[in-house]
Amino acid sequence: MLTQTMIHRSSSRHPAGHHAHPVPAVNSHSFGTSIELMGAPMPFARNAEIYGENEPAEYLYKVVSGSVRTYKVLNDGRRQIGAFYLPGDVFGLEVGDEHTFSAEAIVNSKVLVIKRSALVNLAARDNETARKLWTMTAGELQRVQAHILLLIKTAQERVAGFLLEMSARVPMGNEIDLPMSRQDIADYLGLTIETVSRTLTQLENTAAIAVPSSRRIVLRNRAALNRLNA
Amino acid sequence: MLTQTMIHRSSSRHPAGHHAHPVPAVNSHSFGTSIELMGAPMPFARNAEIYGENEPAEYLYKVVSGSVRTYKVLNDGRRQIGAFYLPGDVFGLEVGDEHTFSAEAIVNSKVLVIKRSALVNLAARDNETARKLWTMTAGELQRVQAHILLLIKTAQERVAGFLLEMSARVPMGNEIDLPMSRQDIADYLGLTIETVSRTLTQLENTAAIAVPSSRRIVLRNRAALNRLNA
DNA sequence: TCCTTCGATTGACCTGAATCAACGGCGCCG
DNA sequence: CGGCGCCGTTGATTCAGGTCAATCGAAGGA
Repeated sequence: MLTQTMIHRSSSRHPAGHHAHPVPAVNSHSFGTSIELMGAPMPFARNAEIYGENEPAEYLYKVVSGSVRTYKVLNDGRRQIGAFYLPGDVFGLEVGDEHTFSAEAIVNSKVLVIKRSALVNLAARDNETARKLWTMTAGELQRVQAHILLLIKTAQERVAGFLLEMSARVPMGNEIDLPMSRQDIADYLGLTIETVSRTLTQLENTAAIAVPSSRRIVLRNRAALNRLNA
Repeated sequence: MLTQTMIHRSSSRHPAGHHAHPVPAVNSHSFGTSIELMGAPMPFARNAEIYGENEPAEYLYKVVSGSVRTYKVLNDGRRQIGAFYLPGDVFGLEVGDEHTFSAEAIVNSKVLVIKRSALVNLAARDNETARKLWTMTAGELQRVQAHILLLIKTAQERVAGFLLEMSARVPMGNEIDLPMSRQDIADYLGLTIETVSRTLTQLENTAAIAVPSSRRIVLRNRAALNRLNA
């Protein structure tokens, strides 16, 4: 059926080799306040794998700059993108001990790498941290539930919903600078690149958006987009 | 696009009026061991609403007998079922203070009603409980992620996946007794009743399943179904 | 500067699932 | 026992989005 991306594994695994203990032990009294202080920022090149599905979930991650996609590849090659993560977002947090998705940098990115065991141990003592972990997982849950609602809609509705979601996450008014390709968007929305492209031109023709360059999108008529967002 | 269920609100709200404090205070030293001991079992009639979207999430729930569906209705009437809950399953657990879905009994059911505040307070002291809450939310997350993977597939794959999922959750060998209607299945899978029905007869014709009566399904060839499950 | 490459767009056509519609089976109630 | 309503199935037709294919345009390399 859907072609979507048929294996596009140009990325080398572990380009920075962070599985060889990348976290240079932070001063331990920064614990308990903000988890951001617990990790080391680490660069990942465009399309570099950050972790793979089914690998042990030793670390969790926070985007400092750039952006990240998580995805699964079905055994016939179809790819489903689970989420996009933008600066400030945390990803890779698991309760079980394996990652359920793979993660790659979409563009050259800096990512904070945080040792999970440290956090989980801390949570056992500090219920502030415990609650934070729970809240983060619950936040993920809500995003995935919203994603499901997108996937039952028409192409127009999905694309409109996607644009509104992205715009809400980047507090830059009506202008969105998309880090991801059409293929990424298609695999996120369960559509093909062609349909995404066509839908964008449709929206452009109805003056709902403008597309000055392929990665830059201007929301001209939010009301119209919201109407589509049902 | 999809018709799906266009508002079918035959259920009366709060048939048992449990919002008027249904939990008859359990002996407090049962806390800390199993949360099951914290609530009162309460009957809900077929199609009765257990809670509504956006209502305050005062309680969480555990199915004792029967089964439950959670769902959202889009403003054009399309319904998306988020999950089915069978005996033993916990539902309605929120971190925020409102329910994000509505919940109804699919058939006459008994449901344990547990006060959320009690549990959350307990979690603040007992990190065993805290971890349990986190784990339950993470379990939900995994189920929803699996649900997403279903929604990007073909009709055959969705139905096969659904049958395998149900069969895994009811440890009754190859025979499944579905509590829900074709409409429920359709709204869960993002298909129409007609397509669900047709797909089932297709699977029957290829000897993958048997359908002795409309709510009872026998898995004749799991290998074939798994192949479809991609 | 030209050539190559890769992502994006556009067009023509096809197909899987939705839509519209009729009918069948079964349980419930009078 | 008969009629009615609900649920499910089946058939005919339509259409949104997928597939296949050609072209375009911007970015990098020689």
